Amino acid sequence: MLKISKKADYALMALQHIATVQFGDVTPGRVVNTKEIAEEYNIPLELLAKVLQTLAKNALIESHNGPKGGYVLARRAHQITIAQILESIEGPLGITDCSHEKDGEFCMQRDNCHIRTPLLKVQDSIAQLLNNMTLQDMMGGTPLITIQSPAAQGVER
Amino acid sequence: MLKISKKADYALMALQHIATVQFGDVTPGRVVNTKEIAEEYNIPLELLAKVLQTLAKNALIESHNGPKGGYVLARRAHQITIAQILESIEGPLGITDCSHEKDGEFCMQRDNCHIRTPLLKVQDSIAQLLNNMTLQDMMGGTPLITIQSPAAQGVER
DNA sequence: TGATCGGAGACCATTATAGTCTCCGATCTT
DNA sequence: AAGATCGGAGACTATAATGGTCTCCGATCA
Repeated sequence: MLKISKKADYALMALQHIATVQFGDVTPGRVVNTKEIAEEYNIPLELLAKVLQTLAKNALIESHNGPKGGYVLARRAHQITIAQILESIEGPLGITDCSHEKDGEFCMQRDNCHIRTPLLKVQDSIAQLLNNMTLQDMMGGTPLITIQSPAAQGVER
Repeated sequence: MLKISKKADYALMALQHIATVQFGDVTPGRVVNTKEIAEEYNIPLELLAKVLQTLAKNALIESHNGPKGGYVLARRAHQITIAQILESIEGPLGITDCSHEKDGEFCMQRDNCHIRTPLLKVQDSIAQLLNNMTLQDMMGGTPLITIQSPAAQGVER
């Protein structure tokens, strides 16, 4: 349960790779192309291409066309959160269908639903978790993760 | 992203309902049948039936056959965690495909994967979150039954 | 000018989800 | 004992999401 998609997985791998190349000691500032990443991690080339295109559209990376082209991080690694990456690929975080109901939409259980509020607390905690972890944390060091459970905060009714 | 299924949603609603009926002030100890829950929350009857059967198989609730039959919590509400409920319906928590790889299974990216460890950290944090929240924390605030117990008003711990 | 890059969209197979239908066995009431 | 009411179980289906492929285009650089 609560699995992230392969595409999101690939996005994380690719960004980790780009970040490491770009801010590592070996070839700092180097542009990374899709093929390099696909081969390095055994990711289907064309699928990865779409993932990277999406990330570029969401301004997490910058693309450079032509030979010697490829991708570069749009920001520094510590300014790119895991939440941003995942949301770029999979859309906004939403534990339940009713998490981001717009006006007009409507849930059959809404009037009488007693689990919405506690579930939104859970969702907020996960969001906090993913927002507090950045690409930088995935480059080498152990990520610092601190969360507070909704139960500990008290569930309002 | 990270959405739980409708079935898991229904499971939470149903258990919240059963818990509230069973430990509330109005009809404590009452057995609740599938139809009652389905009608109360507009859940397709037969789908809910399957969900409750699964919960019974996982020993979260006890079933009683025959007329006046139905379901009762197998344990007290504070001993049933959200994690247990969700895992009963959706299987074990697993952010990535490689979260519970058995020997013999194998991931194309494994040898060279730098995101596995940090992602497992995220997963552990979510697990901790879901394990620390119980059905008890989701009780209270129903239009049918008002809980007056101190435990329902503020969450201890 | 042509090889190399990303951009974009159609396309497809497989799987998961959500929901339905039918029949069975247990049990309670009468 | 009979019949109504409950859960148990499995087959079945429609729809959507996922994972992946294919093709063509435009930009760019040597």
